[in-house]
This record gives sequence, structure tokens and C-alpha cells, in this order.
Amino acid sequence: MQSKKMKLADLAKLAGVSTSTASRALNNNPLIKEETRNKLQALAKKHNFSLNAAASRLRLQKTNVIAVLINFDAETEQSIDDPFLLKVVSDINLAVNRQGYELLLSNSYMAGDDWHGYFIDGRRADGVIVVGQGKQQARIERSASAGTPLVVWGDPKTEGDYPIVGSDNYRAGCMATQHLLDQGARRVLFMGDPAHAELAERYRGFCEQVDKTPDATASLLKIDITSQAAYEVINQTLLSEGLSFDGIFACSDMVALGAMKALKERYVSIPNDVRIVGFDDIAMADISSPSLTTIKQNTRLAGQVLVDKLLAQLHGDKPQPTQLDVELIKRQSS
Amino acid sequence: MQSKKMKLADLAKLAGVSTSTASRALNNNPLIKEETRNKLQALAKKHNFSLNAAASRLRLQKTNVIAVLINFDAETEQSIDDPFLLKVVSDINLAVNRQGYELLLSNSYMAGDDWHGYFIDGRRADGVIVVGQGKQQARIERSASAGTPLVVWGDPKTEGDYPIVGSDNYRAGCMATQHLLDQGARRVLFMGDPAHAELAERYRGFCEQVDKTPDATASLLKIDITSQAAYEVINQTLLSEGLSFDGIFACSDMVALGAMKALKERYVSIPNDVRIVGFDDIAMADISSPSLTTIKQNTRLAGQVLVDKLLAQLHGDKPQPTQLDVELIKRQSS
DNA sequence: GAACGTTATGCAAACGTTTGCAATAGGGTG
DNA sequence: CACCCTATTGCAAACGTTTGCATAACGTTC
Repeated sequence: MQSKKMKLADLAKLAGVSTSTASRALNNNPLIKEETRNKLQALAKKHNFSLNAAASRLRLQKTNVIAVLINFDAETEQSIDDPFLLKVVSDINLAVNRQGYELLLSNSYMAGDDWHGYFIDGRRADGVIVVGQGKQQARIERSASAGTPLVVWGDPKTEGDYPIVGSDNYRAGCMATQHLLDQGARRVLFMGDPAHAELAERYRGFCEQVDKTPDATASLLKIDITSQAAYEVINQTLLSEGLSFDGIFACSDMVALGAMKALKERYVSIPNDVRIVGFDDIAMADISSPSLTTIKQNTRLAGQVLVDKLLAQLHGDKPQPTQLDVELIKRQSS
Repeated sequence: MQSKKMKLADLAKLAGVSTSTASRALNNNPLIKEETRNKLQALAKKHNFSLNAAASRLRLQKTNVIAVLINFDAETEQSIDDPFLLKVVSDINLAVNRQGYELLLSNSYMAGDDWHGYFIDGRRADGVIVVGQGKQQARIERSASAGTPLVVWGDPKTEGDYPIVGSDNYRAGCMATQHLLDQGARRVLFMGDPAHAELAERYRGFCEQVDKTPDATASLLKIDITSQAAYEVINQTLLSEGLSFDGIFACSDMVALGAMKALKERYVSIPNDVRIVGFDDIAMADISSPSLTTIKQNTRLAGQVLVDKLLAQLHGDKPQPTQLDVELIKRQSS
């Protein structure tokens, strides 16, 4: 551990050049002779020199940091446990790094209500990616209209002056439901809460497909998006109404798995008595038994698109919302 | 959107005081009359003023940021999918925020090999939390000896000049194995890779308990820590050797669930023919069927302890490693 | 009313970069 | 050799805070 942090001026002195030259050399500025550049870069490596990011940021008015904030509703705080959300964050992280940015992981706790002030004016990040619209979009709106470079993972059909990236939830809802119907289900159940914009779209597709089918009926089980809630509500429904359905479209795999557990405990056969389709395609979908038919959301691509659109905003563009394709993964549960 | 970012000097001018006073007022410095403080704080809120963090950090030589880096081996990159790891990160995030710090999420991609240079000298963070020792600890060692304030989630028994926080893996291994034996298992299997320090301890406990039991035999299935690998290896073992075991201690719940899937597909009854115990207690453990007996790691507490120990180092202390208690959660799989 | 102590505020330097502009060196040309 | 042009480098200011020290304001006391 060297006693004192080396600064650019020290490195410059060592090399016998000015700090300006050193700065330019490290940033590969072609103004500087290549020979000098190489020499300085080598010297920097040799002495484990790193630029002081705080100083750079102050000078450049740019942080090279992207804030990711998980927008969970206070009530459903547990949803942060959903492996899918964390997978999204993880894939965003990958994409962010690939662009040479860093990822500040945050949540409403630190950022408070004034995201623009905190992240942008506070020079903590150059832009914000919000994961999950949540039920209230007030804070997102406010931040966007304050001029925050902002991208949201959510339902791309929602209107707003910020780009939303998300799956084509309506089509996904259609696909999943049609598949249930194709497999012979007629009394189908939607599990989830249409108060969420994304789920509303899935529900819309769901209802539409059912309506198109003469002898099919739809019902809605409005629940929090947790496996626990799903387990309980299915248990309760079976108890009070018996097996009043033969198909389930669950708004997430965790919900589907919770429902499956309740069904199995009561010896309802899957997929013979009840067909189930989930959403997300988390790792568990493949491992559960029966394995879970589900709609796969392409989180890898999503991360990339989110970051691209954010960077586009930093460059002054005004990118459009994007709908990502989804894929029906057929497995044993249907 | 105001045309120009307001700075402290502007706020001070508005209030008719000097920037020094404004600075002290916003930081609640008792040197300043309370009345003045309140006035300035109110004014700041009214104008959505935020201090420029880059400038503060430069001046204070302190970032109030903690870097968290997920230390995955190149080969098993998938392990980042393990819900457990992400849960740990999420709980660290909570603890970090509670202490008024922010969380920089990183990985080897950005930080390269010289963590100290990148994070500390680069003034990107005040300290580093490493999640997962991985198989090679060289980089951790190097960073620690460079003087990085550092805490590691891993096996607390590992020697090193940095504190490691983790579960009491040895005892957990004993508990899980003893439970299997108590339930009547005699030919027990350990699934995991003892090259990982944490798993080595679990394996040690496993072997010891089996050795103590006269008619019991132990075997090791060395695999990557993924459900996929577990599924495949169990399938293969059943095929080549038939049902050569009656108890499994899996190194993670994902591994256990993968194994369970393979067993169920071949109509091996759980827990009658084979008892299974997992590790971590992820949400799925409770939802799978049969539900999975497992060792619960207290990630919530872990996050808190990790952060506390890191902050202690920032204050100049030299904290000790900590073993966290584990709990055997008995469910249907055993 | 002068001297003093206390309390509240202001001045100015410093943190370590980056960059517009100026300056220098080197080489070719008339 | 004077001139100019280009290729390189250096000077110094600026980014927006925080804080040691100086100063001012205001009672209090002799």
C-alpha cells in the first residue's frame, strides 16, 4: 500500500511531461504522439495508477454511471424476491458494463421522490432505468418531465413522454390463452392484478381470446404477484367452489408454481384436469414437475435495448418505445 | 426543467448568505444558527436543490458508495442465475441503504484485476463487498493486501487478512446429514463441488456424520452448482447404477430441485426411496412438491453484518470473521 | 466604555481532472 | 535565412464542494 495516493500530476512528473499531456495520453487523445501515449499508459499500469473518478466527473459533468431502480410497491415489497426481476437487473448490468458504464443499484429508499434532483442534478448518474412501472407512475412522470434521461421496463403500450421497453404483453396474453384453449381448457382463470399496466395487457389478450371461443368462460383471480398469494387463493377457491376451472394463465411463473403446489396437494392432475401456463420462463419453470409451460421474456435482449435507448437519450435522441417478441415455451403443464 | 443547474453558491445568494454558511446549513452543522439552517433547508427543498455529489466526493475524498461485486467463475457464469446469490445482493442493498450509502453493482468485467486501483484509488467506492469466494481467491487477497476495505461473503473458516462472513457450513453439513441419517438414509450422496471453500466445509460435516454412523456410506457427485447439471448427473447415475443411494445432501436448493426432477421422472419416490436436503431456503423450496427440506441461510442478517463490518473497517477497526447460525427447515422431501 | 468571550458568518484555498488557447519545436520552402 | 505550417506539448482556468482560519456581531462584565 503506497503511503499516498498518486495523482495525475505525480505520474506526469515521473514521465517528465505536463499533466495536460498525461491526461490526454491516458485518454488516448491523438493530439499526443503515440510514443508518448504508450509510455504513459505503460507507466500508469506499472504504478497501478487510476484516475480519480470524482475529479473527472466534476470536471466533465458526466458520471458514466447509470442508476437502476427497482420500483416496487410498498405493499408488495416481497416482489423483490421474484427471481425474474433480479434476472432483469442482472442482464441490465451486463449491458451497462458492455457500454463502459457502471451500475448504481438503487430503490425508492435512497432516491426519495425527486429522482431528477437526486440522480441527475446530484451528479450520481447520467440516466435512470426503472424496472417495473408499479401501479403508480406519478414519480416516473415527474422525473421524466424534469428532464431525466429515463427508460422504463414495463408495458410498451402505456403512453408517456419516456420510452418504455417491454414484452408484447397483449400478444403474449393471446398466445398463452389460445394455447390453453387449444389444449381443451374451457373454464379458464387469469391469476394476477390488472392494476399493473403489464398485466392489464395480458389480461386483455386473455379476455379477447376467451370471448372468441363460443363455449369458453373467463374468470379473474386478483392477487399479489407472489407464489404465496397464489397458493393460498387456489387452496381457498378449491375449498369453496371445488374445481371450477380447467385452465390457468398465471401472470408470472412464481404465481403459476404456487398455484401448481396447491393443485397437486389436492390431487388435481396437471395437465389432465387443469392446464397451466406461466410467464417469464425463470429457471424453475424447466425444473418443476410437471415442467411449466410459459411465455419466455427475453431479458438478455431487454437489458441491451434498455441501455441502448438510454444512451440514445444521452446523445440527444428521443427514442421510441419497443415491444419485444415473446415465445411460448411448451412444457408438460399444458 | 430549469435551464441551468443551480449550485450551492446560487442557493446561498438567494438566501443572502455565503456559500460556506449554505454548505454548513445543509449539512446540519451546529455552528450555524438553527433558524438559518431551517431557512436554507427549506429553500433547498423548494428549489429542488441537490448537492453535486462529484464535487463533494472530490473535496471529501469519500464517496459514500459501497461496491458489491459478484465473483463468478468464468466457467460457471450461469451461477449468476441462482436466485440465492441475487437475494444476497438484494439484502446487502437494503443494509447499505439503511446506512446511507449507495450500492455500485459490479463484476469482474469492469473492475478488472486491480480492484483496489479501480474502486478505491479511482474514488468510485469506499469499500468492497465480494459475494462468493469462488474457487480462486487470488484477486481478493491481492486487493486486501493493497489496503482495500473489504468484506467477503463466503466460508468464515478460510484464513485471510480480511473478514469473511458466512454460514457455519460445517455445522450445517452435519445437521443436514444427520437429519438424512435420522430419517433412515444409509447410502448418502453429496452433490456439489468441494473446490469451493464453502462447499468443502459442508462436505466435511457430511463425511464426518456418515463416518460416525456404522452402516452408512458416503459418496460424492462433483458437479457445477446448477439445477441443470444436477438433473443430468442424477439421470445418468440412475441409468448406469440404478438407485444406488437413498439420501441426497445437495449443496444448493437449485441443485436439489434439479435432482428431484430427475428422480421424479424415473418414479423414484421422495422421501420414501430417497430423502433430500437442500441448502439456502430459496422461495422455491417451499413451493416445490414435495416441498424441500433445506438449510436456511439468513441472508437478511448476512447483509447487515457484511455492511457493518465494512463500515467498521472504514472507521479503522479490524473486524473478525463471523459465522452465522443456520436453521434446518424440515419439509416433505425428507 | 473598553476589554473580553461567545456565537455566527465569510474568505479563500484545496480536492484532481480536463481542455481552450498559447507556445514551442521541427521541417520544408522560397 | 526568414517565413510559415504542422505536430506536439504546456499553462492556467474551471468544475462545485468543504473547512481552517479570520472576522464580525453581540452581549456581558468590570
